[in-house]
Amino acid sequence: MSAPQPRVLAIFGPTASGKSAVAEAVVARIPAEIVSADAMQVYRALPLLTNQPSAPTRLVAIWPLGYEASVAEYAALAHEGVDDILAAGRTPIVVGGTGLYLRAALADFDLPPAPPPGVREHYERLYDDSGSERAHALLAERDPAAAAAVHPNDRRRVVRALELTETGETLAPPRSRLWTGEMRHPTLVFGLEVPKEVLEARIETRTRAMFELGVEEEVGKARTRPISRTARQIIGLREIGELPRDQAITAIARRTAQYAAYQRKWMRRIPGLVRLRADRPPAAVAADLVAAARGESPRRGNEISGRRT
RNA sequence: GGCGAGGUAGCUCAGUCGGUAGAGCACACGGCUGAAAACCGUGGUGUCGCCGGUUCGAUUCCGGCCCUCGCCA
Repeated sequence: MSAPQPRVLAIFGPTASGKSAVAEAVVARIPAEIVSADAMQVYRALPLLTNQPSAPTRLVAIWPLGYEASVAEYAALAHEGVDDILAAGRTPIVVGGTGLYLRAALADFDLPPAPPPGVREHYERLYDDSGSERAHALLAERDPAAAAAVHPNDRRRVVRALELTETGETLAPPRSRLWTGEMRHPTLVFGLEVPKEVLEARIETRTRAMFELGVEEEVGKARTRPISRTARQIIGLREIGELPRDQAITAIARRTAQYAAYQRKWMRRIPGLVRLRADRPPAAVAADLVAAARGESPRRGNEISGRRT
């Protein structure tokens, strides 16, 4: 009994787990192309801070810092990229640390539309002026299902749900696709696992290396131009701009480690994830990955576990 | 050595007019449908510096000691 041969491969894992290196090692073994699933590597001008890969990768550095990013826009580009690679007879490898972007690249979400101009601002004002409880009560009146799914304190989602009621959409569709295994193509998702202590040591090292390579200059230049609300979230932008060097390093390493913990949470939720131990050379991880993709069982040991999509 | 301030959660600190304590950050767990490196929810942190005294009861009051910081020698 053989599982269907996956047409698309995906690699997920926390920051510094070696996703890019493994992906590159896979490309060296099979005809493949890499597509990034990273909400911050989409920006130009900060290759060091966002740790952009050196190997050719789609959807990296595609937008200026002033551009406001969105999952839906990214998803359309990712789908196009994946289909393109498939059409050329190669294997798309979707690699990234942004869980939502990875899912968006692999599945069809049918995300509800952006709000008409001014509508979001209207409801943000309403939320701030009349208070979270009143805003939530209004939502409960217009869209009980959405209200049940959103906490009153979650300003962003209460506002989003309210603006969707304007056009008859809802934030709480009948069935969630976010956590299901439904993919656009037969896909195998790998999760790179590195022991927490090892990962944190790597993050610390990487952060220091970033400074030695000149992130401060990079950030200094970037901060003279407009930066969108979404780009502003990049870890390190504020820290480097506002703190003395040693404090910035500590703060960035801590925030990055927190982000890594958040990514682990995502990893637990991805259906059908195949776990690969990644505290070993990328080439070795890539070898196991390719073998698993071909449906071969790994040579003894439990480098690989999990089930297939 | 003298004077002053202070030692309470992993960190920074609040507090208890005497009834064994609490915020923020950190941490853990959960959620998430056009901001996701974002956003929201839940949770425990503990010889209250040490030894003794007063008291039914001391982290709180008293005495001694230890340690830290500042000023003066």
